[in-house]
Amino acid sequence: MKQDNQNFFERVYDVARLIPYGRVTSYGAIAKYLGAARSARMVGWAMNASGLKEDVPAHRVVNRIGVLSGKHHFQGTNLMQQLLESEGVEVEDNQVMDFEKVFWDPAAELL
DNA sequence: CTAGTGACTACAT
DNA sequence: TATGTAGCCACTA
Repeated sequence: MKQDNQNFFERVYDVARLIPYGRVTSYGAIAKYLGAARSARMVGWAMNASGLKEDVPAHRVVNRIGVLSGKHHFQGTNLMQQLLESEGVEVEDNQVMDFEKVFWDPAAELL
């Protein structure tokens, strides 16, 4: 079915919306939860498209080491960091502090 | 159809 | 430990 792609994107958005307040997750974690652990790039691609969605907190999605790799894709220069700090997530030098503590794994928390 | 790129990750050197 | 290369899938030229 050609609409599978749409489904994949929708699933990514759904998981992103499920990220609790003050928590962050990684592209790979979402990809793994979706059954496409080796398609973390697709999650990033979906996030790029998520800019069209208001309900998708893409700022809560970072790479596996907690670096705001996608901060450049947000408006302004520190919007992503500002949003995270606004939720109580400490960010320094484009990197999430205490990443292990704020990390939220859908494959582990939701399962 | 081939080649290049990208909000990633894992393995290899 | 740090740097480089490969795999991954979708999109664009």
